[in-house]
Amino acid sequence: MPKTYSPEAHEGSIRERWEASGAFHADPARVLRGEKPPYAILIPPPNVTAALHLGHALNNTLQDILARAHRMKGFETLWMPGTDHAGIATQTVVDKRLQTDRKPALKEHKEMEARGEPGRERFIGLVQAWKDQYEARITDQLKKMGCSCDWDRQRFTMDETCARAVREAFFRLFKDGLIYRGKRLVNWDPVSQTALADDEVEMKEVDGAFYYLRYPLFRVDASKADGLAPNACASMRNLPDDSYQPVTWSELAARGYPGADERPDDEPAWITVATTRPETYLGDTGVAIHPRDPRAKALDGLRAELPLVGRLAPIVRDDYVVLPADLAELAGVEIDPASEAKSKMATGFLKVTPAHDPNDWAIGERHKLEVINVLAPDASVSDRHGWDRESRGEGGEVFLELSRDEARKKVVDEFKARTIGNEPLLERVTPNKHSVGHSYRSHAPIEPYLSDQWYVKVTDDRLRGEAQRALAREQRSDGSLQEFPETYPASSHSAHHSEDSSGDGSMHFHPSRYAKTYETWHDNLRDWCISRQLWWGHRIPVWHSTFGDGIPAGHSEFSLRNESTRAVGESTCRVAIKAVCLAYELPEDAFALKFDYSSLDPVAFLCPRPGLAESVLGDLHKCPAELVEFFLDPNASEEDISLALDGDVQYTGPNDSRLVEAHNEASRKATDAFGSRRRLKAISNLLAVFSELEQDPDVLDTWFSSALWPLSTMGWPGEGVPAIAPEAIDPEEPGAIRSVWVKRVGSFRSFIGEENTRSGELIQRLLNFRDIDPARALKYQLFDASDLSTPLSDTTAIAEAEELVCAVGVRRTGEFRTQNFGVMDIEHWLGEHGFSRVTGAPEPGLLDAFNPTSVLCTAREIITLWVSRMVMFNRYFLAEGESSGPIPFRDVFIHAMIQDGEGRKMSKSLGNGVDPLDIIHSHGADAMRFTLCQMTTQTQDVRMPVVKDERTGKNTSPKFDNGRNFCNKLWNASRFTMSMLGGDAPAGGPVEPASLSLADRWMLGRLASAIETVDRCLQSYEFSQYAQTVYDLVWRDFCDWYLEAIKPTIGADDAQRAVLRSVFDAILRLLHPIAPFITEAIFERVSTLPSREVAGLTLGEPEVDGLLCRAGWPVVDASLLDRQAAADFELMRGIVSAVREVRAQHKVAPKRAVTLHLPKELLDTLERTGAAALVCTLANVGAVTHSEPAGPSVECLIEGRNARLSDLADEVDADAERDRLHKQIADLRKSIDALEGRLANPGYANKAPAHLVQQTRDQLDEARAELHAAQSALERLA
RNA sequence: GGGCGGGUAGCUCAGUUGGCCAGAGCGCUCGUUUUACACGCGAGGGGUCCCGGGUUCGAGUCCCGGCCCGCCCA
Repeated sequence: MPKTYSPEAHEGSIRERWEASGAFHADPARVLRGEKPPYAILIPPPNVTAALHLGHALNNTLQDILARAHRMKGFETLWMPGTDHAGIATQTVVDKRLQTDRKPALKEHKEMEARGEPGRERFIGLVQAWKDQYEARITDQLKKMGCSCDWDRQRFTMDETCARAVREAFFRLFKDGLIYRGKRLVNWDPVSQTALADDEVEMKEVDGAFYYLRYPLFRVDASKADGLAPNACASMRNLPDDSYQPVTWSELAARGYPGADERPDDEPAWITVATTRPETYLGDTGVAIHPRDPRAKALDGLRAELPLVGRLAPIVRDDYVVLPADLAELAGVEIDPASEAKSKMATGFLKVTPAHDPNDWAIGERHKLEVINVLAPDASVSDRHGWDRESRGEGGEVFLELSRDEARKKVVDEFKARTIGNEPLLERVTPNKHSVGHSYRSHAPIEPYLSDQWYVKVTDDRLRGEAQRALAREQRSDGSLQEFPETYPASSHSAHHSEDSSGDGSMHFHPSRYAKTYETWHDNLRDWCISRQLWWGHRIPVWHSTFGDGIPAGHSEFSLRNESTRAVGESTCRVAIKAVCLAYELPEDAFALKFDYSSLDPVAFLCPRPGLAESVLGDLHKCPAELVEFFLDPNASEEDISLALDGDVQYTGPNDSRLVEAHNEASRKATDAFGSRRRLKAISNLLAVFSELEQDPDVLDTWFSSALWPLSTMGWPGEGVPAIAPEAIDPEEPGAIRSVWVKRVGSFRSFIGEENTRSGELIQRLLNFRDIDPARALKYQLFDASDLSTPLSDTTAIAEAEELVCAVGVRRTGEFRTQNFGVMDIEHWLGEHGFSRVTGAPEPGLLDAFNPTSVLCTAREIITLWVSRMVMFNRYFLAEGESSGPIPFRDVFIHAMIQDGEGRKMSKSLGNGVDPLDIIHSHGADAMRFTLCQMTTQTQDVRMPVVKDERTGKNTSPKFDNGRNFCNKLWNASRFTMSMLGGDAPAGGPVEPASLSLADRWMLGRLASAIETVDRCLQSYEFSQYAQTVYDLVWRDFCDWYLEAIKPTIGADDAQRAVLRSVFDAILRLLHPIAPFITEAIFERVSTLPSREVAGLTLGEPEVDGLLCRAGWPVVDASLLDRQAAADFELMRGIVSAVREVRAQHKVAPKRAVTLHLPKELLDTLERTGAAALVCTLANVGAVTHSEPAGPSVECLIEGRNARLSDLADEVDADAERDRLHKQIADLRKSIDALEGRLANPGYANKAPAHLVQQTRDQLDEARAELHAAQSALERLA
């Protein structure tokens, strides 16, 4: 064995042994049969946006420590790995990369899509390629770190299994009324052009200003302004000229407006609004005033003119308006402290822009104000998104196409340039700092933007309530306990899940302070906007159509603008859906329906039940539009429908020979295409109603699929999938087939043709796999085409086939490995290209065995984004009847965030990031893991000084030297141990500790104590304490003292060799979770050494291939904690330290053996316990005696007694000795003073515990004795 | 504005219900190539535990009030 441990020499081969052995593969059956308790961790799936950073390394190291420790402790351990598609982040990264490379980017693909080319599909393909690359890289990184994930079960949030969970979840929430569509103000990112959830918005302080704008006042004569509703916002050019008049100050004064009489009588009056966003005035539809504002009454019925755009906005009264400080006092209105600052800036008049401000939106709702959106999706001023010619007037034209900033400037300029009376419309501008929401992704200011979005009603008690109740009672606040009392406490909830930790009050945060973050977040929760205007993600599984377009020509009398016909339209939809369900033998609720009447054309939304109805929609999509000319009578009963479906297809439409002809033609074509007249009828009925059935173009928020992670990775939902068991397909190799996928294609040639290049590539790659030299032991292959049981043998025949069902089986057969093309890739490709997975749900037992999981390890920023949503979804979807569902994890461990030495976040832009792979290369994976674990204390941040390695130019940190040094120490300890333990197998039964030497008994005691501490630390997630404990055990106890102590005796003492062997073995086991590679490598050698048991120390045999990672966790009997041995050893150590100190101060040559003179009784004790020999070994003492020194000697204080050292040198250095004694005397006097002072305090003697007082007295006695000895030594020296 | 975390040796951090004369690693000083290890061994120096009050026989630790730094939320 080389003198220095070199990680790269071992890590690769150890990893291969692990992978080949399947040691990390969990078997749910063992849990369900009750053979082993479960332990499960779900990886927080890293984004495929980029490679892993040091924070990931920390996160996954901690998970791996827990997983490995529990695996060794006999738990059936599942660590589920996977990655997250990270919608907006990945799409943005890929888009930017394409732009940098000057390739067609998102914008160009959007243009393609607009031209009718497959831009969306191609762009997704590019993102897909990125994902493939980074998923492989991330997986590789995790493996290099040593992560003991169950790699066979690796998931991706967009793979078919997860996608099915997403569709199922969406369907259920949709059906249960917990998903709705709303026209709302969303957080709009004008750069990414998508809506964002509340928590994706970052608030930033910006330098802005309050702009004071003057709006002229007008009086409108309602009798002349035909039909103008009181709160409508009239455009002046649509009103008769004589219907409105400017209001003068004198008129206002007459109405009792305070201060109006100080203004010039005949001049037009105005009011002033204050705003930070003047450009939004274009969309104002009202002006609000506080009901108790003294000016309010005088303004009754008046209107404010919006200059340039020429609209007359109603003045409404609303409590929300903050009164200026002076008026508030006058009106006796209390201003709450939160509004105080505002009150100083306020004028009392609030411009109301419902389309561009959330508060204004609320005011608009209360007063039924119009909503006028003035911006395009890119946040430029536009008259094509609500702000039409009428709303903008002639004057508004000048603002068109300006950005928000430009528009602001322009508005200010225009107001400045215009006057009312002699005053400019712009009253003043006051600089003001205020916080503005910015996109966490593009960093552009968020625009509150009116649009149609999908929401999850998380404020519903079935979601938020369950999340609140999940929290452990002792971690909840009184308020929350009152508002959301536990309904099914954990203890009484054990029907379905064997653990009692599945009900209310069973989820614990570690450290517990984070429970508060979790709880308060729910207090302020708003409904969750889940639609994103992106392409990369789970497309929303909703198809929609306006009714109007769906009603065929003959029935145009159904005017959908008429309320009464809506019911007809709706019932037509329902009947048609029923017909489809009957035709396809689907359950009645295979589709969930919703209607939206908020727009001019009512819209029907159709959400198919996944797995069943989805395929029907696929069929419907393939049905050529010209086939559809028919519809079912909306009044038809269910009986009529079945009758019609059972009989021949009969034409029931208007009596028109052209239509009859078309029907017959369509009927024939459809029968050819689908082979069923029944089906055609249903299809045509459905399509007649939803003539332009379109899938929602948006995708779901990434967190929607993340929220399902505990369910989707475990195969939920398990039922309802057409099952073709892998066994049924290939009985020769049961279990080898991972999945089977089918797709109906026109012909193979067209399938692999140019139009489907990517699919074609896929098939080609699969074929290539099949044809690779069998000696390389293929891992995956295409195995079938038209017949599921026959291997694909003749590609030509397949290629020439006109039409076929293409079936692909993905199987595992052996050792073939590739970084870039894993089984996940194949499966993902298949899913993306229209293949359906036809295997059963993966391992139905998984969910039962491992959900609730044991712990979720993550960073605190994730508590709100992810943890809460997982809890809500797990509990909602696994609910049974009245009983709420289980929590997804019992513990949530929130670990620290790594910062650089200056306390800054590690980031690419700062260039202070550290790449885990660099550390693994330079220091080894174990060193990195050890250091990270060591740093993980209970605080929220840890700092890691970053330095640039001059040689490699890469960032690193001196912190990692700790870990490297530690590994090297262990390595050398093993070299020594190995060199001592060769030879024959020792004879005899278990070694009895009582019969052992002092050093052995002490070492076993230290081991026992360390095991106890480590167990406790792992239980309570005290990772740094775990690292510290094993560090001290290995370095301080085992290397510094034990190994040094046994050197003279180990060669001849069989029992001692047994102890060394067992202790070292136990140390490797204790250390394995934190440093898996080096311990596995050493274990491989150590386990071949002859061994003999030590009574009281249990070391279970490895379960798999002799691997340490599946060996038993060390268990010790309490009897090994030998207090007497500890005390005896401690005495010995004290003597050794004292001698070493004297030696160092007298500069005794290291090789020179000194003589130690001790009082007789002390010497007797040392000889009785065996400590005397140890003192000689460890302090290089040649002899210990009770005789007086013959030659020159020096004082050496031990336990307050005189001891002397002689033979230090040929001559004692009197000066050195005098210095030493002076210093010693000074130290002793200081401590005597302190101890005497403490005892002199009457309160101390009376009130402190007796044993402490006694301890203090003993210390004082000892110190006095030592002082006396030192003084006499000094005298003798003189 | 609210919540949370932190302020202990030159640096990075421990310090678990208040009870060793406050610890570790790195760095520093001195000694040391002794047969597992110089990525080592031995010895040493280094602290107003942010500041000010309070409770207590006793406070780095508990309470109150400040001052800095950081994070999250509004």
